[in-house]
Amino acid sequence: MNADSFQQLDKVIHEKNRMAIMSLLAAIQEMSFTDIRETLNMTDGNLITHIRTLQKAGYVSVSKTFKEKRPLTTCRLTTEGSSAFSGYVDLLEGIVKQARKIN
Amino acid sequence: MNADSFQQLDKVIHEKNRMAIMSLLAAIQEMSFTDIRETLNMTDGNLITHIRTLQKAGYVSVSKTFKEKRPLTTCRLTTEGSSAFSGYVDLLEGIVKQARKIN
DNA sequence: AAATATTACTTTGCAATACAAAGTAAACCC
DNA sequence: GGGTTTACTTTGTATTGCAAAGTAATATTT
Repeated sequence: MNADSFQQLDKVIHEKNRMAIMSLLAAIQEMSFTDIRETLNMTDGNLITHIRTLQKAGYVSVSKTFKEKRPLTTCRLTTEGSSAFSGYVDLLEGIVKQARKIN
Repeated sequence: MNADSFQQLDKVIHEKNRMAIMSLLAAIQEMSFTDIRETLNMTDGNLITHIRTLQKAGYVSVSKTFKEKRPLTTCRLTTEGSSAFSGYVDLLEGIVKQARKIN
């Protein structure tokens, strides 16, 4: 077992809600603030803080526009976010495989 | 993508250090406090708090004995901890597979 | 044998974070 | 034009991850 692979897990991605956000955005390119909130059943305040964390890490870009005269905040993965996520998933896969070897 | 599977991830296990501890104990039945500390390069204070969290959750049992006149704290997974861990790994596997489907 | 160091933890204090409740601002409805 | 809804943002708080300092027993050095 490689103990170091756990420490290598990206702290920004390794949080349930942010993992979910990253997975969503990896799957569908871009998504609005409200759609993410509905899809993941998150509160507004919680979501915005996670989005900002991902933004600060450079993993998600946020654009603010208007749709039918209402504000529309759209999120998408950056190139960096995309590769960080796939690196994270690689590590997870290794951890799962390791765990499967046992019993 | 199933958004709910992220929320289902066991909060107690879903922390890097505790994931590592659980993986270790799943692999080798039992391990001493100091061996876990060395293997995972953790500080004493950090390790004890994580062990206690796992203990409170009922996932790890701790026994205190003496070896060569020195205290020896030994940790092992409980049955509950073992099944919680495998449930957690199942979820992770699903998440990884999902992420792999994309690109 | 007194002083110092080491081992094996435990306790304490702090900084960071997750979260929801309350707040804001614009648009829509009656 | 007062109240409601939508789409966020700000603020307050409780929790948690972490290391530094503390404790207590044994071992070593002088």
